[in-house]
Amino acid sequence: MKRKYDKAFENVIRLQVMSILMANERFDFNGFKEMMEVSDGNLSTHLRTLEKLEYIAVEKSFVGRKPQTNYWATTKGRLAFQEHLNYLENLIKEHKS
Amino acid sequence: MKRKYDKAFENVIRLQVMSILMANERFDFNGFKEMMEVSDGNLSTHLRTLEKLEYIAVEKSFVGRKPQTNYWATTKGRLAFQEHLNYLENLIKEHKS
DNA sequence: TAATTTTACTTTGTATTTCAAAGTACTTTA
DNA sequence: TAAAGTACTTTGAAATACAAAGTAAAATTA
Repeated sequence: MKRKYDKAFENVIRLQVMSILMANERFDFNGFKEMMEVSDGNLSTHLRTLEKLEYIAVEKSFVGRKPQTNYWATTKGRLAFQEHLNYLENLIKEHKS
Repeated sequence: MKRKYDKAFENVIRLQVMSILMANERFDFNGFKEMMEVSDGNLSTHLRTLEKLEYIAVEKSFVGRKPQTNYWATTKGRLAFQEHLNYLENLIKEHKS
């Protein structure tokens, strides 16, 4: 079980985004907005940060006549997140024993 | 079991400091330095941040003829940290079930 | 014993990050 | 067709991070 602290997940928004994308195959911008208390601009920049790291991928399309931006977690992202959770899990475990 | 995400613990150094102070009644500046890979200045500022939040307290004294700065976790700090760990624990649990 | 180095930190300044407000490019409603 | 809404992106000021430089005393070396 590999453990690795990842700075990318030091922010709650990015932590939550990744958490949601682990449980949901795909999620769109508005979906995130509803799940979290976050301004549009803030959400957008954090999504872009994760995208630049290739932890998530994006697809833009139109639903009806409205734009929709969909996100999903990449394998790289899933691995990194899991390793980060392993780090945290271990840290927590130390405080239980 | 109260859960609460705390920005104060978004940084690894502060996370580790707090973790060490949960397990050890007291710890000094050099002790932290040995435990972590961190520059003196960096460590100093993070300790001060935790101090300003009243999550840790400080006592300066001399051991022999050398100055020694000792730190310990306050009740407020212990509570905040525990609640933060609870938040993380819950997040991790969601990914196991 | 004077000069140099080390110790135990703190302060400073630059770089990076954060996030709300403003902006964009439409679509929908009145 | 004007005004309001939607689905984002960009911008800029403020906060944060951290290495380098600074400080003050102690220990070592010459």
